[in-house]
Amino acid sequence: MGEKGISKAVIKRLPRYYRYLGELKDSGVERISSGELSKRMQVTASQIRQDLNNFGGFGQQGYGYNVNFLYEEIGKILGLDKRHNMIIIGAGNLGQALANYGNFESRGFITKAMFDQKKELRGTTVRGIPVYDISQLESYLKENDIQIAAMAIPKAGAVQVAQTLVSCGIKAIWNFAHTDLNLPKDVMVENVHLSESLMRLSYKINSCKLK
Amino acid sequence: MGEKGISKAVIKRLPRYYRYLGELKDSGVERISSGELSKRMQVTASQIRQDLNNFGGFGQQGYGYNVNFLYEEIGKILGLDKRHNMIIIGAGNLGQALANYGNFESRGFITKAMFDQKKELRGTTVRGIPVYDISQLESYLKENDIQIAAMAIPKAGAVQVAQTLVSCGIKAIWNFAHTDLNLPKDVMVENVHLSESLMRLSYKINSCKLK
DNA sequence: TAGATTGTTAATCGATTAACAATC
DNA sequence: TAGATTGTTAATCGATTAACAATC
Repeated sequence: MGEKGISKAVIKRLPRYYRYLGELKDSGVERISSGELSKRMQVTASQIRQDLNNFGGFGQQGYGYNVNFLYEEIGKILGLDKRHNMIIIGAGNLGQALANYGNFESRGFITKAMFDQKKELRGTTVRGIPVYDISQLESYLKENDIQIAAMAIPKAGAVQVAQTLVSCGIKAIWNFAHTDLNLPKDVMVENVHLSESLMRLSYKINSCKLK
Repeated sequence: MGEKGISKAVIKRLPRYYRYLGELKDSGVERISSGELSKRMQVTASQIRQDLNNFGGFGQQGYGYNVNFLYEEIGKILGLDKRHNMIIIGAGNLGQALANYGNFESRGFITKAMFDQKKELRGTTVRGIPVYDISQLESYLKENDIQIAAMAIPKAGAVQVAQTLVSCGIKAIWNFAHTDLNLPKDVMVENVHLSESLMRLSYKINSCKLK
């Protein structure tokens, strides 16, 4: 498996391919051509073939792609064949929303614990997941094998928490705090900046009216 | 204000500029050069100047950019000088998280109502925002001036709710459901697909290990 | 005036699309 | 074999970076 130098644009599209293939699979479709998939996904067939060929020849001339096989392969590329243990920092609404989202688990992302600074949340559970005090974060990480930390906390404490996570060996952070985390480059960060997303929608509304 | 044909890449970066300028403003910085900003934001100075010049000459040779002025101007480009009334479909954890997020209000996004299909939520409020039954959606939209609908519901009902929204004249949808909404192109959609974001993080973890 | 820094053009780089030979 | 559709190269398009004249 020697994929290297795959462009960000391609990676960004992979989960969407995965979603469409999953739906095709569920509706019993066995094979699909890049042309047919391109119609459904509203991208060019050329792009689909180019994207997939970054990782190997998954198709067959004259036939197309086997839906099940391609679904599994993209899953492997995305690392969904592996189990990932996750913790969530922040047990507010957003943290709870993430904890309650069962779909993650079916893709191998298992939420093992949550952390919050509010003393009154200590000892509670969300969908069976225990909520600990934030002061226990370091000792918890030392005793448990966690790969991913989701940060669903306000920006004020985010940079410091991120540093703690990194010092405890966490290599992947899913960041919902409205700030950039400048971390060592061996630490993977995926940002979800909701306010920026809302602003982009606002821009679209605004620029559309001008036409 | 004749901005047209602005590339998506530029628009995607605008909210980040806005965030950095807001922080500079709050910390009392009055002027900044593209070079200095480039260091802080980890992008090239060239890109900053190119991006800003899509909208007009906001800077001054030999001086740089006035932080306050630039902040205001980008705010106008993003439509943050206007008020946007918003509703949230789905009063689960995610819907509540959005409703509780006060920052949106300070940027002009006012959540006026929430809707859910669970009868027991009817009549409750979230941060003072009333939760109505989903059956009241159409009549509510006829009687109130709403610009944005956030959809924080599972994918099952999403396409149908989106159609209702559009038929009631909604032109901007902030979509958290894990599905694509194929709507008329005068309807603006901003997607937040959390599971795809998590998969990208997983990809990064996975591909990093291979090196 | 001298120094700094923009606005803008030109050069480079990367990503998308088109085309078609290979092949199932 | 004929038809279909991939894998892959070449052409196009767009976005980023570099360079520098304009100018504050």
